[in-house]
Amino acid sequence: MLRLYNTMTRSVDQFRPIEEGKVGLYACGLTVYNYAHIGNLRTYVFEDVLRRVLALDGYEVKHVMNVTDVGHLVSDADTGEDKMEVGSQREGRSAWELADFYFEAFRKDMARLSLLEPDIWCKATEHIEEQIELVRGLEERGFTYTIDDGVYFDTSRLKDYGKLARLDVEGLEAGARIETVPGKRNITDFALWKLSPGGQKRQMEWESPWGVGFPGWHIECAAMSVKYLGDHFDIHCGGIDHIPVHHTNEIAEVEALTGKTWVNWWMHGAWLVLPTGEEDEREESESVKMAKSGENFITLDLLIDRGYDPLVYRYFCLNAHYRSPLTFTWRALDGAANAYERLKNRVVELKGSGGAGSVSESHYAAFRDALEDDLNTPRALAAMWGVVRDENLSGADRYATLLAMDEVLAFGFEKMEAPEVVVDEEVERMIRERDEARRRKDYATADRIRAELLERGLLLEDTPEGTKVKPCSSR
RNA sequence: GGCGGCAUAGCCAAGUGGUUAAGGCGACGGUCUGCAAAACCGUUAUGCUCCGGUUCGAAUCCGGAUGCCGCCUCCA
Repeated sequence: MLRLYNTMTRSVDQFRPIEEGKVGLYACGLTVYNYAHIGNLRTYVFEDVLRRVLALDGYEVKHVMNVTDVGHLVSDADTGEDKMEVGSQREGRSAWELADFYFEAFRKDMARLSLLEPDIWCKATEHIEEQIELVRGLEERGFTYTIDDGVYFDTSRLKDYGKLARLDVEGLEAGARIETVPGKRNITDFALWKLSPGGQKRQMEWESPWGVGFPGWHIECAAMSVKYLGDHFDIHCGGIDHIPVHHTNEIAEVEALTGKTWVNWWMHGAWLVLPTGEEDEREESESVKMAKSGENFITLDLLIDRGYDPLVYRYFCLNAHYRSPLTFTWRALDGAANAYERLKNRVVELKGSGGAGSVSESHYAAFRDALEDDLNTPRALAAMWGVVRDENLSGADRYATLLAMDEVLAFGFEKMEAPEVVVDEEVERMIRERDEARRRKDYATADRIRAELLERGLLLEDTPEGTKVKPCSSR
């Protein structure tokens, strides 16, 4: 029985799909004006686990993810510049090129983290018509008003505005420090269609019934999710930051239009946080979130440059529950790297034990129970280690069980091989020499050769089957 | 100012009323080895920020204190 936390109800509830056996899943994608940082990626790892667990439970999942390639303003007070235009100026290429470049970079990161691609990618710029239609619908129903800089949604017309975030609208007003757009009727009102500033030609702008301009941020997710998943679907997820503004406004748009509940399940991933101050010298529990605008912008490429397998980062994420903030430190990542390395060694060893194995029911049940309990991946990993350690099971059975678990873990157990090392003639000769030295108990020579090879990045292991060569980790 | 969240071993992190507080990393001891490496075994929180309370029983519920974080600008 699958139980998932629902932000709307603030409780873990038994998951029930709208249509038997099927799940419509919408995940908020990236604004493609820069690389994804590992904090962004944590959320996509969570969504990947969600999707895989749904599949494990037999659901046919239709996974839709948007690509925000326009309309995302630097400030959400509906002032400021479009991030795409800013990025374009920064990098001296067109907004369209920028979007393509970072979208492809994102897909590459996803692949390296074993994230399944959505069934449907949808770009905001390719759905302008749908967005205009949605705004027209809202206009017809009297939920909009037009001011100098665009068409706005009148949030006061919606009785339950802010229900997802449980917003205290009055409280917002009291403490607001938002730069207000002149003419906005309520502090929570937001732009549906922004008009291009007078006389200024934007790279990305379109005709509309209200004039040349571009769509507001929230309208794209509303329009595209409705297009591909219908006006009532199962799960919508994203980062926790989307609760108060983005998802709140999407709900307002769609539910104002249809007059009924739009999404049954809202799920949100917690932050990856960074300790403040110098690592190892910081005060306890001080931390700060990773932000695209900050200096603490760590990409997957940086991890790879530092010698980490990208799947180490996947392991690192899985070791914490998706609703808990996760502290990123290089030290903690090293812990994950060591664990992952050891896991790989064991898997390769077990794979080589031969024979056809069968899945251990008890271990697998523990694993699955953990995942079905609101995607408790830390417990699932514990169950995985339980298999690795269980000497009562044959190697083949353990391997078979791990393979079954890999449907969700996606570490690629099946493809794991003992690391191949190119051994040239010289190295081969040195190894032979060392073996001879060992035979005549000339350990000084043997150790000298071993040290020399280590200098070249080759690690020797003496096993009952002879000397093996492995590449030694760069770290 | 308003709203919300968190505080578990050297580190990361599960557990949210009831036998001995998961798992991983690290460390230490051991088996194996000429020595290592890999692998395996063992040890590593009589206690869950602190102080009260409820209860037969609390890390888990309630109140308070302290510290930290997030949102209310952009953000996964």
